[in-house]
Amino acid sequence: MSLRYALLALLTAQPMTGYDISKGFSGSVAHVWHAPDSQIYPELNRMERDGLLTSEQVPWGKRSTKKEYHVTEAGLTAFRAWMDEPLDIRRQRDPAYLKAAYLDWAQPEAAREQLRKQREYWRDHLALLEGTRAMLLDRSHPTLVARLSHLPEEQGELAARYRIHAYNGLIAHAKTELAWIDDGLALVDELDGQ
Amino acid sequence: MSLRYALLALLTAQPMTGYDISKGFSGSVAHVWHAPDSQIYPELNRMERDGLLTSEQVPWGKRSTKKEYHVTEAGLTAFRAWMDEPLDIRRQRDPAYLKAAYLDWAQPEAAREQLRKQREYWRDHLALLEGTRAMLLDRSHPTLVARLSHLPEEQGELAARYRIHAYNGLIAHAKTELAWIDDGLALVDELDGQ
DNA sequence: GCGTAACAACTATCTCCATAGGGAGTTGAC
DNA sequence: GTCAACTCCCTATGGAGATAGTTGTTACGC
Repeated sequence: MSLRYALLALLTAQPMTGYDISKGFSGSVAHVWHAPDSQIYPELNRMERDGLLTSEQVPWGKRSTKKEYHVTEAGLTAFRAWMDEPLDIRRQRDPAYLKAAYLDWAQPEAAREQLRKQREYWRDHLALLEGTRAMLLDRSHPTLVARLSHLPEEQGELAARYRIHAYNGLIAHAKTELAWIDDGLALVDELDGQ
Repeated sequence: MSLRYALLALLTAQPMTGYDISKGFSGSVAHVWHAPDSQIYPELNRMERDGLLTSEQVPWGKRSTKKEYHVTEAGLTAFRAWMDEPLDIRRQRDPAYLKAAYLDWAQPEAAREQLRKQREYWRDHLALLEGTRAMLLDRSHPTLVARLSHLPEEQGELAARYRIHAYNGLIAHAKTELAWIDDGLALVDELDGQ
C-alpha cells in the first residue's frame, strides 16, 4: 500500500502524467520507493477511482492529449492520515546478508566477484544520493523547486529540511554498506589466503 | 526464491522439522531472512518434490511421528550453485524512509511517536543481534555448534567467521539506523520548537 | 521524408509474501 | 483427569512486485 502514498507524496509537488512519474521516479522518490511503470499506471487508475486523484486531459503535440493527475482534497487528507498512522516495521529480508553469512559455501573467486559487484552498485548509488542531496541543499532540486513555488517560505523550509534528513539516512546507510562490503572482501582474502 | 536457499542454509547444519525451522527461524537465519510458517511448510514440500530434500518420519510421543527434513546431494549442489551465482541487487523500498522524507506532513507529536517506536524496535533488534553475535564469538550458538560437530576444524572456523561477519553488518546497519532516528527526533524538536 | 529516440499508457502473468485461519496430537501442571 | 500451552502441519485468500510484453504518438536530426 505504500506505493499509493509514494505517488501522493510526489504529486503534491506538482501535477504529473504517469510517464512523468515513472521517469521522475528515478530522480527523487525512487531512492526511497522504487516501482516499475507496470505498477504505477494501474495504481494511478485505482487512486482516481478512489477519489484521491483527478485526471485532466492536456494537449500533447498537435492531435494528442496526455493524462495529468492532480491530488484532490481527499487525496491530501488520506496522505496526512497515513503520515500520522503508526509505521509497520518490516523485518529484514536481504539476500546480500543471507549470502554473506554463508560465504564459506561459495568459491572464493565467485565470492570476490559478487562483493565487487555490490561495491560498485553501492558506490554508484552513493554518488547518486550525494548528488541529489547537494541539489536539495542548494534548493535546486527540480521537484523541490516546484514544491517551494507554491508554498510559503517557512513551510518550504520544513519540506527541504526533512527531505535532506531522509537523504542523510540513505547516505549513511550506503556508507555503512560499503564499509561492510570492504570488510567482506578483506575477510575472503584472509580466509582464502592460507 | 531466496527463502528456498535460506532453508537449505539452515538445514545444512542439522536435519529439522518444519516446526523446528519456523521456531528456530526466530533465533538465527531469521535475522537475515524472516518468513512465516505458512510460507515455510509449502516451500519444504516443493523442495522435497524437487529432490533438494528428503523427509523422514521420526517418532513423536507414543503414537505420533513428525517429519524431519534432510538435505540431499542435489540440495547441496543447488545451494552451492546459488552461492556462486551473481547476486540480484534489490532497490530500496523502505516505508520508514518514505515517511521520514515527508515528515512535514505529519503532526509533530505523531512524528515523535513513530520515531520513538522505531527507536525502540531497533534497540531491541540491536540487543538481539549483539546477543547472537556474542554466542557466535564464543562458539556457543546452537546452530553453529550443531554444524561444527560434523565439520573439520578448519571448515568450521570458516563458517563461524562468515556468520560473525554477517552479524557485524547487521549490527552496523542497526546502529546507523538508530543514529539516524535520533537525528530525526532532534530535527522534529528543532522544527516544531519555533 | 525518413528513421530513431523519446513520450505516453497500458496489459498479462507469475511469483512472493502477509494475514488469518484450521485441526489434531502431546506435555505437564494442578 | 482435565485444561492450557505447546508442538506439528497445513490451507486459503489477496495484495504486492517483478518481468515482459503491446500499441501508438511525437520530436528531431539528417
